Amino acid sequence: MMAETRSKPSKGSKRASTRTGAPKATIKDIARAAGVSVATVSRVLNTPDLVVAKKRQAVLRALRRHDYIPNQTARSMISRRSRAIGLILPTLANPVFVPAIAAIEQELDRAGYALLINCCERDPARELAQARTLIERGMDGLLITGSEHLPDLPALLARHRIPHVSQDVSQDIALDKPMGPSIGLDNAGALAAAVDHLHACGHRRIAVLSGPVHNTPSVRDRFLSAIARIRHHGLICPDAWCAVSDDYDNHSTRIAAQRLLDCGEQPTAVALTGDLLALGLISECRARSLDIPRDLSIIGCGDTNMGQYADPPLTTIHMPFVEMGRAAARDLLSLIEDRKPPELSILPHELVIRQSVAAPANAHSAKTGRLRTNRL
Amino acid sequence: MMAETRSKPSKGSKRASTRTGAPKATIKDIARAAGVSVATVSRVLNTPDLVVAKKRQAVLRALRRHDYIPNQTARSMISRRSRAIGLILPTLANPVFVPAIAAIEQELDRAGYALLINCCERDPARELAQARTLIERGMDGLLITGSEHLPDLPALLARHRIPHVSQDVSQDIALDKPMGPSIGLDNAGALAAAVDHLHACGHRRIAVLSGPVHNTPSVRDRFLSAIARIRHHGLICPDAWCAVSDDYDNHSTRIAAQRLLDCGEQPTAVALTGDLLALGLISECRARSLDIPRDLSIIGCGDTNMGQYADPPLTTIHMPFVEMGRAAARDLLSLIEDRKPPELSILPHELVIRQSVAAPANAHSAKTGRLRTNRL
DNA sequence: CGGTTTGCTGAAAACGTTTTCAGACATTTA
DNA sequence: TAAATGTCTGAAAACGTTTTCAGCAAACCG
Repeated sequence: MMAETRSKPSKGSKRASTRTGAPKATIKDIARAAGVSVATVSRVLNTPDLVVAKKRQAVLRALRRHDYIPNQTARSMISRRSRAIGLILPTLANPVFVPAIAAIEQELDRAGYALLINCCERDPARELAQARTLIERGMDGLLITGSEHLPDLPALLARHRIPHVSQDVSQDIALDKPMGPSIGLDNAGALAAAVDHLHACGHRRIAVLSGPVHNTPSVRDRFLSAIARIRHHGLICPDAWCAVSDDYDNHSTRIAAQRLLDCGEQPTAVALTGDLLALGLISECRARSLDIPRDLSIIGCGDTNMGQYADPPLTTIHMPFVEMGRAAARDLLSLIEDRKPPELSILPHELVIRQSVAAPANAHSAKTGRLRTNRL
Repeated sequence: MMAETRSKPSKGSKRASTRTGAPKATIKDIARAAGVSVATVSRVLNTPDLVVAKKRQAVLRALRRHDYIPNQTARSMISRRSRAIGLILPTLANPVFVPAIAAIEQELDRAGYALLINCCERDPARELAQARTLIERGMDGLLITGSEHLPDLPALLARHRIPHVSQDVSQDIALDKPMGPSIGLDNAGALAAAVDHLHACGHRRIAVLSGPVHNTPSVRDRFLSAIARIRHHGLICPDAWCAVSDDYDNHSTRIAAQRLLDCGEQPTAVALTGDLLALGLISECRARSLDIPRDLSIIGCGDTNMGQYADPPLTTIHMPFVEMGRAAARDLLSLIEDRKPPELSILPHELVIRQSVAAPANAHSAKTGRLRTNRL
């Protein structure tokens, strides 16, 4: 009674015009309209069985009539869970992450979670600030992408005990300074596999063409691993055969390819750190009337489905970005629900054989390329 | 005094273990630690000038010590703004939208807004559900992408008076059933411009190669507009010259290209509805020893920066996806702040001349292709 | 028929903030 | 010196829910 007189008079005048002028029906309005208490309306919404049929009908009618939309913010307030997770990306300029995002979105949507996206533009300080903002916003968990973080980031995450999973993290970094569960792609292994494939096809003069290694640990891993693997096979790998392009477009790639092809001895095969580079390299070969794969074999490393657009279609190492996103999302949800996901999963890459690799034309190359027989 | 005895005893026992066991310092904890009221802490956070220096220092110290992160949910609760907006996409499988997302994210981040992303997988019913969820979550505004919506969607948006902007909407649809401010790309105009460019270069035998028109209004617009424009110039355009590929990969595109090139009379130029198609078409031409642009000119329509990877680099119509995202985000923010953005903006496309278009080899074709001189 | 159980309901507290209001001083003005 | 003004502060209300608790009937049990 007392309480009622206190709350009643405030009703009429309070709903003045907010900025949008939207009155937005609340649970109280529904309760009043249906002649029940707010508790009952809440019960109809969440545990309908606890409400006697007659009142339930009345409430449902009122809900429909006002077409009531519950306020998730208020719910989060009391449940202390937002059912939302935050994703921090290095950049969207590199479309590599898109399939992973799609998988994450799908996985979260299925579980009723929302996805907030932030790009830090490869700025670790910005990344940290965004993580902080996402924590402010009450995310139930965070998905961190890439390998370059400020040391404050793991500290922040730990202090606030926010569930988080890293994805696309370099293997050695993950082991070095672990930051919670991580999903990694075996970038090094992928290029080792690429080199192995070329080697198995008989190539002994193998070059490497890389995208810009600056600021992209995964590309750097691929590049260095390719070189290491070539040497591991006891093959020569002069500097001139380790080309780095400034960018992925046709022009930049061709310049790098020229450096590679213009040096005295020509390789019989090239391992690429990214599929996109194939297009430029193929252009350059065509300009020199070099047939692929007859005169030069090319193997990519699959960020994308780009390889299938090339001519000839590109033999490549498929990297499981979609699976990575899915795994990251699932592991994070597990973490949120107190199940412990694996600390570090490295997802398997896969050799996709198309038509850009063949045996070298002359067995001769196998000899000249050999440096020593028993190395490593 | 009374109030104090009421609130004190509840303190100790209440912070039992939540799921995460995270105690999370609240403004009350800070107030207690600094020996002031919560109001004062709040003032230090929001209007520091109102607090006398000594207490302010104490509060700041406490804030740092607990490394307090304010609860944005509680703030939203009382301010009734989330400082977040929701983006609904048709799909992420088509990377066309990615540059727009990047621009949106950037624009929102700058304004201190968060971005929630939902993909409806081209399912209008799902889109509607996602819009509802985003409203539940208290988004300050919604960004809707694409042209295919359930009629319930505009109704929902209107009923709840939620600021929203549509992007990538077909022009005629936008005018037909407007759904608030819209940012459109002039897909029809783009292909008209493409055809005009070919025509201006002397081509009179112009064919069209399109990506799948099913489920993609923008592609359909481009396709139909190209045909209409060809006829507008008084040129013939037999069905065999209007090819539709099932997909964008090399194989599918080549099959469609074959249909086009195998019919009796060969075109001297092809307008594409998407840059990606160029790669397959170029492959097919190469297989037939058709030189581009000598034997066949090709013009794309630019979803992406794909054209620069082609050989020869593709002359294309650039579509301003980045600008679209930026404009959509800005207009939405304007709307949220009660400024009225334009109802419908169509962003200008732009001809990008690279190397895939030249004058037709023989003036002969100009004659045979002409149907009537004065049409339209 | 008295007591227990059961089923359903509403009042009120709680979530973590911001904001309003009035009170406590300190300072200025008349 | 009294009054008026100004500066700073804390209590409490409010935001829209969920959940706890106690109360009230009705049904059941002996």
